[in-house]
Amino acid sequence: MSTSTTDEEDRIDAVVKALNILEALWQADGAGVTALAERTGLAKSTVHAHLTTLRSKGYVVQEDDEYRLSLRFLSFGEHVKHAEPLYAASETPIAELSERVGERVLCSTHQNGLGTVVNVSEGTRSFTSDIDVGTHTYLHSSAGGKAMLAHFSEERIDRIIDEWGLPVFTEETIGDRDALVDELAAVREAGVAYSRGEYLQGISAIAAPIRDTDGTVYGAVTVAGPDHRLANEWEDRDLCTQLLSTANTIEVNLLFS
Amino acid sequence: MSTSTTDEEDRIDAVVKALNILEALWQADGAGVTALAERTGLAKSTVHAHLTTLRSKGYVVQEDDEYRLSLRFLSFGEHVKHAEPLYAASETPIAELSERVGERVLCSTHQNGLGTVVNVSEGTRSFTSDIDVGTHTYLHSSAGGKAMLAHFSEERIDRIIDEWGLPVFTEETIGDRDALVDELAAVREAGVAYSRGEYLQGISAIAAPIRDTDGTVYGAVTVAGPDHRLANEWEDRDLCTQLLSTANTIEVNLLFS
DNA sequence: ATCGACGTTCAGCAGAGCGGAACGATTTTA
DNA sequence: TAAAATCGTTCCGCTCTGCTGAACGTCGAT
Repeated sequence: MSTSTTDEEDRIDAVVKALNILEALWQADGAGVTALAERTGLAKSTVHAHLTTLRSKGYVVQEDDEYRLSLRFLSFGEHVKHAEPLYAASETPIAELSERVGERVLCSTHQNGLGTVVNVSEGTRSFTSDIDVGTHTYLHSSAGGKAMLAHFSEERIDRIIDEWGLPVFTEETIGDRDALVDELAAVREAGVAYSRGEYLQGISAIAAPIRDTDGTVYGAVTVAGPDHRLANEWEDRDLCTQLLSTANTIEVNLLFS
Repeated sequence: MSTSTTDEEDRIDAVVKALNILEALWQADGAGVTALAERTGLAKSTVHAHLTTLRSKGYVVQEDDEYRLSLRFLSFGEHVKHAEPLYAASETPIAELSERVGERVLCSTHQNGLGTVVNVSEGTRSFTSDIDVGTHTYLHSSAGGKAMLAHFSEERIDRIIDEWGLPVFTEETIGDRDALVDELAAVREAGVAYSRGEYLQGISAIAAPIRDTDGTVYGAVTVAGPDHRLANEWEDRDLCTQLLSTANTIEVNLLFS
């Protein structure tokens, strides 16, 4: 996932630099001053000053000759997770769905034109993947993202495309604006969105939007699994029905929170 | 929990200010510019500039006339959680223990002289509390913290007391250095640490340290519950045995990770 | 219609943050 | 064993950036 917006409205340089260092530290899973300086394009002394600051505030720890993100981020992470209504509302429903269909079920939402996975329930047949709670995704290249996008206004979709573009990940990824608009119309028609390897080769998914009565889009539920299993099953009306039922349950849960 | 160290080695002002704003935003669970300016003691325009920066980098979102932490922190949170070996190593053992004893079981570790809850497993009789994954705790005022402290060197204990002090939360909290040293000797003797309402009134806990063969302290397992249940049970050798067995299982798991 | 509270914008000055070079300490190569 | 490379850290001066206080525009409440 891209680590910085294309927006040049960044105002405070020092803060942007500190955040870039944190992001680099996150991607590298711990690193030394020199490595971070290369990765961020800053002078070693600058990186050092930032790391000292971050360490004294407890956001970074220094051990085994490298700096790492500290457990303080755990507080923030848990905080935003529980502050997100979808988290509690989806917990039980997606657990039931994943048990029933045996595949991995995800619940995601959107923020700043990107998707974020809020909750995951593993199925008995779950595959390994790097998609987990907290993972950011582009909205155009995943089933859940398309399920959400389909119910946005056209201007909003344009703004998102302007900001994030339509990066292509596999041969199946929709990289063209007009093709995407057509696809979204089909999604609205069908009520669910499909992805056959549009983000990860060999992985298919079906997703349903989670919406309010007034049309506000809160998120999406996604069932994901290997092509060969899901591609056969999604002809199956039953999977769609269960998926929509789960989405509806979450919608109802959201009303009482 | 205190939001800033007593250490005055902070180097980059702008970053410190940005972090203070994030912390204020976290504590307030979303707030406006004016409220944040009051809380942090900065000028409104300064807060605004920082929020603009943080928003453009995607760390903060603006909705319903207030700013909130964004879901980006979810990535960081999950990252540090999975990077912490204790998380995976404790998952199964504490689930089994909480099922057996019916109380809440926590696994915590230490960083910068503070404790952090890494994993929690609810028991059937779990009480509600504000202690959750990611919660920071002082080491002197909790069972888990004392279990860890007891196996630190005396100089290290002194350094921690110097940095964080011995704040008193209830009538039972140990606020005196010498009393703490005596207590820690008793903990070493017993192999487990007790807390009877030393942090939260009415809540007792028993904890065992998680250590390496060379004595390195990785963390602690804690069983927590209401006074009236645990106070009776901890005479019971059986609870201690199960606790120590769980701690040992985690220690073994750590060796194979 | 008036007032108050809020988020936002503006401009100028003080001082803070940045980079380049140098320093010790440690490890790797010859 | 000595030399050379690499790393983290420190220092210093210059430029430019971040900070503040005041002013502006907008919304809601009175």
